Amino acid sequence: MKIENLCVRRLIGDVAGATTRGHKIAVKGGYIYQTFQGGYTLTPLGWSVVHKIENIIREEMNAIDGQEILMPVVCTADLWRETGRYDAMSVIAKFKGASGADYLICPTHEEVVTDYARSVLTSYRQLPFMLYQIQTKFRDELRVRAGLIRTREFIMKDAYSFHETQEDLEQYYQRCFDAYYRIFRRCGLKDFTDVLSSTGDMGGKIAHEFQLINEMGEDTLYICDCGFRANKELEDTDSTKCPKCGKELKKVRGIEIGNIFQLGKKYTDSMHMTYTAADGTEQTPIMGCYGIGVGRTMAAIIEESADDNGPIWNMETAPFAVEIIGLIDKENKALPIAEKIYDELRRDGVDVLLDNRDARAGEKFADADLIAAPIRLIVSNKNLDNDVIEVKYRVNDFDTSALPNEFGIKTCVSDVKNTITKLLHK
RNA sequence: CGGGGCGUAGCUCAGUCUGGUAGAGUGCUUGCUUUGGGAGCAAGAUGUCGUAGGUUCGAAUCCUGUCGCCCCGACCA
Repeated sequence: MKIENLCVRRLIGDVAGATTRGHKIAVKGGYIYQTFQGGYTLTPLGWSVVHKIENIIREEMNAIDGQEILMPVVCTADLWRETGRYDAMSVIAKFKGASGADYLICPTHEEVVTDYARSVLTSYRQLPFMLYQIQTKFRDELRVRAGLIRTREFIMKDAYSFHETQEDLEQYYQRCFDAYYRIFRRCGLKDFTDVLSSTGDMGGKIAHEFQLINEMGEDTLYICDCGFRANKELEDTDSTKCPKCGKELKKVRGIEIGNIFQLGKKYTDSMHMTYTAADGTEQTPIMGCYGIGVGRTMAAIIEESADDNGPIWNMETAPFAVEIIGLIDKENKALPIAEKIYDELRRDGVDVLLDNRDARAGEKFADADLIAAPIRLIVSNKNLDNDVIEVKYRVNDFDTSALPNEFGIKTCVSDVKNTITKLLHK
């Protein structure tokens, strides 16, 4: 992609209406565009990051035997009346179809997935299994906040597992728990943790949230040295003492990026999902569900990892792996070489952005900081005289001190590819 | 849904109190100079002042309705 053709508007100066650092940067860098209150368009840049986060999630969900599906965004009310949530859940957006049918935009998919799973399940031999999707949800929240931190429409990875026994659910719950740590680490998040949480509208007994510890967060967390960690929602007492060890609890703010629930039989019971067990009796499976806010995860990354000039991605999440900046010179030496390296990298399938604009260096550097490709190649007259391409790194959570700060002109393409590999395997 | 605030050029805003027919900065276009952290000079384009109605000789400005957006609260991933 050439930067002039990248359909993204970056802003200079203040962003009206944005209050948190992450929100300002996301708008200033042109990652998100507000279409309406609580609804954002993900720009080519923002969508690229989201897509990369989604792929990390896919890999880790598949690694714990998840099976990806796609369910409808909209649903008729009948399924939701089976569980009683059509009338019980406050955030559901409802509408009437042309025929007068009651529809809703799904705020979550327990009913829909259970309907599918019950159509498949007949025998205990099929258990356990986990189904997941990455899809848009809509919750008609009373209030939105801070860009992608709290929206009405949002992309969520939602996963649902079905089990014969509570022990099997607990074992799988732990696998998913561990997968979440891998996902968030790969996304470049650093200061995150799990906390006990309330089960809210989902039901069930045990639930954990994954929270990025951050001042901008909406949630208050209680944390104790003994390992006890809980959302204030759950442990909402006047006491500031740890219920486990009695010591004083620490209070921090968090951004909720994921949550997992041991649902039990709330949905499988009310929706009459059954199978024949080994002993020939009819049984109801036990269910778990596992969510990640995908857009919110992007927002959380920016909130945590950014400097005054823009976001700092890692190689797994950056919208471009490489940005090539060609600097203007009188003899027009640098630009053609920048373009040539660009063509070669592109031919090799590298995610690369070229900035050969007729613009000053400062403007190009400032834009590069906002786009934040981990590898920045600077092609200039000055460097070409030494037969080198200058390299700058902008990487979250990676010590680049051992990496070269220049590549040879002849070896540039393979040097770039080697460096990408290094940045991916830290 | 309660409380507060705001809608004027692509963006950030002034002008509204005290009515007289549209501004600044920045961005954009063209030319020349410049070119390693958002350059300089010159010329140029850009608005039904959110919207509907009312008052008035005359409304961005006053009045009423309505829509949208921001912040705080309650609700929630």
